[in-house]
Amino acid sequence: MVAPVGHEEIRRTELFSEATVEILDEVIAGSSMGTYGNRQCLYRAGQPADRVFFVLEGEVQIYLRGNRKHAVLSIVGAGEAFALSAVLETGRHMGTAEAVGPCRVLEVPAPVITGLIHRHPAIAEKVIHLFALRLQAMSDHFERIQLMQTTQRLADYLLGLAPDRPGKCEVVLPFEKSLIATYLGMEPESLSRAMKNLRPHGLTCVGRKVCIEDRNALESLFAEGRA
Amino acid sequence: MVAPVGHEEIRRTELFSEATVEILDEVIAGSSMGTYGNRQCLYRAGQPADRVFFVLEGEVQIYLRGNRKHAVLSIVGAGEAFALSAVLETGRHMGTAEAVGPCRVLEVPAPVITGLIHRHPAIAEKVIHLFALRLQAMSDHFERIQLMQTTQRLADYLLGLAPDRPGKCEVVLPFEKSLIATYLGMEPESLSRAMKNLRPHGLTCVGRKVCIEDRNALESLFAEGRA
DNA sequence: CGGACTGTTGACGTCATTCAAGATAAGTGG
DNA sequence: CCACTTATCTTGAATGACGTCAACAGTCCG
Repeated sequence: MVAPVGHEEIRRTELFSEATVEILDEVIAGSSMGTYGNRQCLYRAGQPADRVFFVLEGEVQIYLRGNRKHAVLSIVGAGEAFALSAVLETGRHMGTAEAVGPCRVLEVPAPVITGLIHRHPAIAEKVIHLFALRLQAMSDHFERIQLMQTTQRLADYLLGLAPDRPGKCEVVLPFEKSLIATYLGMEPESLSRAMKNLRPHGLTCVGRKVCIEDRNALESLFAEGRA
Repeated sequence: MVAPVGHEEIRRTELFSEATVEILDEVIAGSSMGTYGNRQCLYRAGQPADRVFFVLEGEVQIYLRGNRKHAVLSIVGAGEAFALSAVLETGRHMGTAEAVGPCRVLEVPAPVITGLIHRHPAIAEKVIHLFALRLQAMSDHFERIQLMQTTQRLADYLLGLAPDRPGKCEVVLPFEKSLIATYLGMEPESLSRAMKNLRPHGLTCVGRKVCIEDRNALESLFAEGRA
């Protein structure tokens, strides 16, 4: 059960970034490490949620399965936690977690986490903070998917990746396009077409490199206009 | 600033259901009451979020505005809180809150809430619990809207309203249909048609009364089938 | 050089929105 | 209480956006 992780590595997670040495020791003593390969499943919807995960390296996607589609709730990167709400609430996973490329995660059993929250107010406050952030993020995600159409969704996503200064800039897509497409609630084909629609607005895309000629040109799509 | 509310009334909210008398007094002393009429706006997206709301009577819808549509994030009923994540996180509302019919709400200023969370671990844990619930709810809502098509969405929603035993039952829609439609991410026209599509599956609707002949008949729509 | 994978493009179908009109219900004033 | 007005809901037909299917072009690796 002892995880071969150092204090510094756990400190790199949001939740434990300011934890005391005692807390870190407690986490390390009670947890285990997991390594997963690309497309490997960490858990499936409906299974009992008996531990919380912290991504140390790589990325994990959380998605819901429908009849034949699936909806990506979030793509979790290094430092972030997941499955926390399921552990604290229902005890059952509502989504499925799948590795996006090889990854390393810290797995903290439910009793350890609930103990920490209960005994350390600082941790409890961190959890609150973290949940508040996730609620905001879900809300944003929801807005994008329900209120925008495909081209606009992509533009919004790309603008989120790009630095906030005006003028030309280059962005590297963090995942393969088909994952981005699903994350944005569309088919890969639609992403492709959306990319094409943005070309007249000063966007070029070669492989995973995307070049934005001018932020404002893209942002102008949102004012009242159509793509 | 003193709210004309009794202890018992505040105890009816999720967050303060088990609060000590001291906490209740602190809340009452620091808060104010708000009464709003139908369609009245409590706050708009982008405004500073300087207080948390607790619905005592009536309902409030939280929605996001898009170019010309709007997406309902949730409909908050008596006992529930809203704007909490915005207060704790960004300090700005990301959604708009609008009364659905006349309602009474308790308005607790940000410093009061943050103070309570900071000084009372029991409150902090309640907040965590509440956020975990909301995350689950958002996830469900998301699933419905992204993964189901209109007829199925309505069926799912109605099944959620109906009691869990098999056989015939009658349900009264909690809101007007056009609000339910928006909540389910569709136009009122689509809701109407979806209702029609469910008729062959043993569903009748007169005004706001809905009669489900057999739960199983509706649930069978989800297995692999089509409406 | 082949084979598998990822991304692109076109033609077509489906589902939901949109627009317009009508029907039912609810609220208002005489 | 009834005529009248105003919401709310339903229905139909047309448009449009996205998904689906199928074929093809790059790209990555052995």
